[in-house]
Amino acid sequence: MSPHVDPVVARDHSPRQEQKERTREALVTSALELSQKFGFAQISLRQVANQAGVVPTAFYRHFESMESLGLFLVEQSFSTLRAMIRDAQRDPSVFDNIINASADVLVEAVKEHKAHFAFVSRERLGGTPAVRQAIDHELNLFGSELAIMLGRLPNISNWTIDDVNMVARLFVRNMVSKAEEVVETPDGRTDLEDRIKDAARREMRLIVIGFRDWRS
Amino acid sequence: MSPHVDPVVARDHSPRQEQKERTREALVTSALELSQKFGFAQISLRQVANQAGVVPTAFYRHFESMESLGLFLVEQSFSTLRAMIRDAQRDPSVFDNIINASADVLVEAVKEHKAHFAFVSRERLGGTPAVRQAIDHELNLFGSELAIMLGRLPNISNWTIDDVNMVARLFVRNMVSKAEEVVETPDGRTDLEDRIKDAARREMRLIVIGFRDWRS
DNA sequence: TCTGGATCTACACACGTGTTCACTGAATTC
DNA sequence: GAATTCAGTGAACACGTGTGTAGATCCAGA
Repeated sequence: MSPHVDPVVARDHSPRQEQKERTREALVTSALELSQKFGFAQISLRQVANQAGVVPTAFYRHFESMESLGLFLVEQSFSTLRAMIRDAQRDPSVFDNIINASADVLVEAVKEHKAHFAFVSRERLGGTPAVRQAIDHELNLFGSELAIMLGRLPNISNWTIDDVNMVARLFVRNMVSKAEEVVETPDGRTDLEDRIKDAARREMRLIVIGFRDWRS
Repeated sequence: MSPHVDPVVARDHSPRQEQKERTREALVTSALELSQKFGFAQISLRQVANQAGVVPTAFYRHFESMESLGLFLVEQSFSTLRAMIRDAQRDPSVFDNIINASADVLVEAVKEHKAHFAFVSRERLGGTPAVRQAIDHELNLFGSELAIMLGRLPNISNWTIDDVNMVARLFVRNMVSKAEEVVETPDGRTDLEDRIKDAARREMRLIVIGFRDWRS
């Protein structure tokens, strides 16, 4: 049963693969850092390679082009977001007070993966067409997942699908907007972060309260 | 009283000034068109000059650099927005139903100045630092003006300043978001525009209704 | 009608870019 | 231990870039 195992997968702890993985990560990290300063669309393959301590041509051993690096960054960014929502679904306290919890979760997640969120919020509209489209796709996916999650809540389980979807979209937009704000706050200003959390909570309450009234 | 008049201002209909103004406008238009395709931060001085039918070095007769062109575009974009809000304030029907009116006004304004709004929404986060800062400043200004306008409405004249400012900020963010959506809809799809208008109205009602409940 | 100054042109330079190619040397396989 | 694989190297290329300088063209005011 062993000779048919893919060697790349089977031996991904060999020194060779480890080294490769390390420089690949260096490229990704460098790209994120440079993106934060100048925006991904303005940085060059050579800049990324230099910052990663590698010659430009070595870049091609890991990514076909800058565009494919950009798409990888999109995927990586949203995979952390998906993990976040998956964890939140497991936590029973989230169901008790989804608004307070999601504000906390969001702000903490953004702080922890600041570079990724900065990348997404910046390239969502400012990036190259391929990257923008990828982000748009992921955001729609996230909205759908959120809608399913919301639909399971007892107090809105009798809403129409359209209503749930609209609330989900409003929440996603709110989260995008708040994530942008958190990204732009300097590190260590927990006071500002708390204020953003408060605003997020109030606005989400606004949305659900308004919706309740709207439907009546 | 005549010899001391600034000749540039006094003779701005001379053939010389007319020609200059024409090529300047060509540069601005070209920059907007190219921005819409690739984003302002990715386009070059030479591309703009070529599209305007002018040699690259002639660019410097009109703008010091691409950055100053960018700042000019920001200013120009927001001047149309300011004109919009000024007109709206004069119209008495706006006070009767500010929500319906502002949704219409916004969508129409975006449609009419699509290139400018596309520029702003794209460069707000994706652009160079100088351009981003300029846009941020203008948006804050717009929020303040809107807060003043809202504060004059009879039914919220007894709100606290903080509350009015928060609603104004929510409205601005909503408008930015809706403007982004309108910019991304293809021309002629009035059905989609109407849907955006509806969503904008509903969300603004959401905000004010939620706020009323929130304060009680 | 002439002259000064402006708008614009033509050419040139140094530089950073993406991508190619043959290569090296260490890890991996046989 | 020999052969092979392959991440990373370094030189080279064609190209687009911002900007400097010198000169052409043409309108303005005397």
